[in-house]
Amino acid sequence: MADKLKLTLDQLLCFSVYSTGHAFNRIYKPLLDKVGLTYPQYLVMVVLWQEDRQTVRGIGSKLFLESNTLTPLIKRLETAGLVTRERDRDDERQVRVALTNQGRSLQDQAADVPGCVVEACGMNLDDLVDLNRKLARLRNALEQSAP
Amino acid sequence: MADKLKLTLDQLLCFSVYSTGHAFNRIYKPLLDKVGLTYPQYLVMVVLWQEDRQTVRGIGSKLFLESNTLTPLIKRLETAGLVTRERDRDDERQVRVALTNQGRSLQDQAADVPGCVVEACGMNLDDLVDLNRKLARLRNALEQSAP
DNA sequence: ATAATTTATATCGCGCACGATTTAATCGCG
DNA sequence: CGCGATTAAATCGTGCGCGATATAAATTAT
Repeated sequence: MADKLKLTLDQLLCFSVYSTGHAFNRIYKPLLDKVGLTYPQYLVMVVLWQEDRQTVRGIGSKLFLESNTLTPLIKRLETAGLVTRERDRDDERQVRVALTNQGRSLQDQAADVPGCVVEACGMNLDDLVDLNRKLARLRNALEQSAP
Repeated sequence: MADKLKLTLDQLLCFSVYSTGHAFNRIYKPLLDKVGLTYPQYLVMVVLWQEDRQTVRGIGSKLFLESNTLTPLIKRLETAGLVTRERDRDDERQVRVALTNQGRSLQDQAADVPGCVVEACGMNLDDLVDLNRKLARLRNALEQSAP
């Protein structure tokens, strides 16, 4: 009977995750504005900097996103001259995304971004790494649980 | 020189937060579909269940959102018959959002949602509470850091 | 009291997320 | 080999987030 009265925002882990995500976005915004990227676009670039010439599906599997989100986003990166998109010769269903020279050189221009963000977190590195690992575990459990 | 090679997605705390947020959304979706709410709409309802007749600004300060996001969202809740919106008599700038009977009764229909989500997390309650507290602290630090 | 400033909401445009559907290429099975 | 099933992208519609701007009410300063 008193159960329903106990539901507050602060108790919801999902809300902490949700609101922290927005807070990160607000930190990233001015940093990424300088290189002309949105946060999701930055993530795609990070994935490509890590390994060039990936398929849309491959990029999506790392970001937990699908082509309905990625196709328009990557087209914007293409328009910005950061990547190229071309059908895979061996499997014409797939589109391979490759960095341009401009896309590669952007990595240097954005090199200080992660450090700025870490600083804004105001935590020591060990706690940060620990939190990161716990969240990744939680995400995997939730993805597992979703059908 | 080897620094740039070390930037991987897994190391980015922001990405763990970002992807965990999406994962939560995927868990919530089928649960909230049953009561006809989106996740942000659910959060507004939680805030109103906690305290009825709040202003848009008041709701926003709890959710870290502003009127540009909330006004259309709350209008949808109004269209759904869950809340009413009316100008405050004492300060006509403010809009006060109040639950309808239908909006109040929705709390019972959604009463099992938090429990289902906690279960999907696959963590014991202590760890969950601890993670929640750490994230809230991080969010507050980030909000502090953003000008 | 009137003007300048601040505050609360609303509006608009853009870029995600994502469910649903479409199209085209590949695979698998008889 | 051929044909149904699967797979990869793309497209479309809806609802956030949010920067920028607008409008109107209240507050402050002069």
